[in-house]
Amino acid sequence: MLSIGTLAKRTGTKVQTIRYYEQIGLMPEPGRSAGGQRRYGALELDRLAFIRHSRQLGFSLEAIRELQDLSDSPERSCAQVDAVAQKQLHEVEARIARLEALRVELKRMIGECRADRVANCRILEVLRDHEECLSDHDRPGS
Amino acid sequence: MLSIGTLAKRTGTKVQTIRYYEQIGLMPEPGRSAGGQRRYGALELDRLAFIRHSRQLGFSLEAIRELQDLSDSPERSCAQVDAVAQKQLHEVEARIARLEALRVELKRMIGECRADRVANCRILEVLRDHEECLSDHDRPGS
DNA sequence: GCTTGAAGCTACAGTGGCTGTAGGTCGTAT
DNA sequence: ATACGACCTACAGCCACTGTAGCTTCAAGC
Repeated sequence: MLSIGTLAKRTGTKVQTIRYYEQIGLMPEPGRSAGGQRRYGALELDRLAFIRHSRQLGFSLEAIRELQDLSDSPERSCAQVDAVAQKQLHEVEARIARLEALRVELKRMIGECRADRVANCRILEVLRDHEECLSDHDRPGS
Repeated sequence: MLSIGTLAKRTGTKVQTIRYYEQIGLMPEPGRSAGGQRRYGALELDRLAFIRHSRQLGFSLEAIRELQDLSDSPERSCAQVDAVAQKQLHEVEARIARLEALRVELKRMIGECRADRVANCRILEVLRDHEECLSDHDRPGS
């Protein structure tokens, strides 16, 4: 029987994060000690490892919930699992493409600035005027 | 004199977002009409355009605040502007590298699965067991 | 058995960058 | 004069945690 702290160490998760997963129903409610502290077994360890690993691969908690559900019905076709993973792959690829465009634009902007005063800094000029941009980057983030 | 809605349309920003920027002190408090509605001029339009464009390039609101402050003292050296932009570039490059690793791992995982039942789906197996991974991806997100 | 200090508990607030909603007021065209 | 869209404030919600305050429990050492 593992305490929450031991489980945390074994999986590289913070204690609060485990409690959070329980709160949102991603981890099951574990047994408790006489004094009311959580006690975990191997099943929970595996489950948490699955969650953490999926998170490391960028899956959302919603996607992980879906993967867990699928994992619980072993006779089903794994086409749906494939679909979830494919979707994740596409999202990752889209983010890479967007960041790549940003990288190019940032590099160009930085490379162009030969000024020494803020007054005629190319970087600030580019930021002020979108027209100076080649790409039409749309949304921030990712 | 522009209404907030017009300003929003001109800059491709949502009305709430403009009010949010004002709330956190990124946009100045504008003048008001007799009835208390916000009225904007060209200065504010430029300022908002600067913010939006910087956001499109992935700068955080904190970084944008810094760039604005720097922009307000035109006699200073632009080395600091350069540093902010460089930092952003490095962050973008780091995110790309990480996502690239994820992409490879996801692709491998998906490519390996030849099963038709969930029971022996390679994707789920990989998610269950980190040892199956080549890379040691660490943190999620980005 | 007793003490002590680490680790656990609940409940709640905060992060970033918005977005959405409720319930009311203002501006302007007809 | 009226209708209706746009505006107002205030607040809750999103994701995936993370941190804090103020307690209680556990386990090791004496």
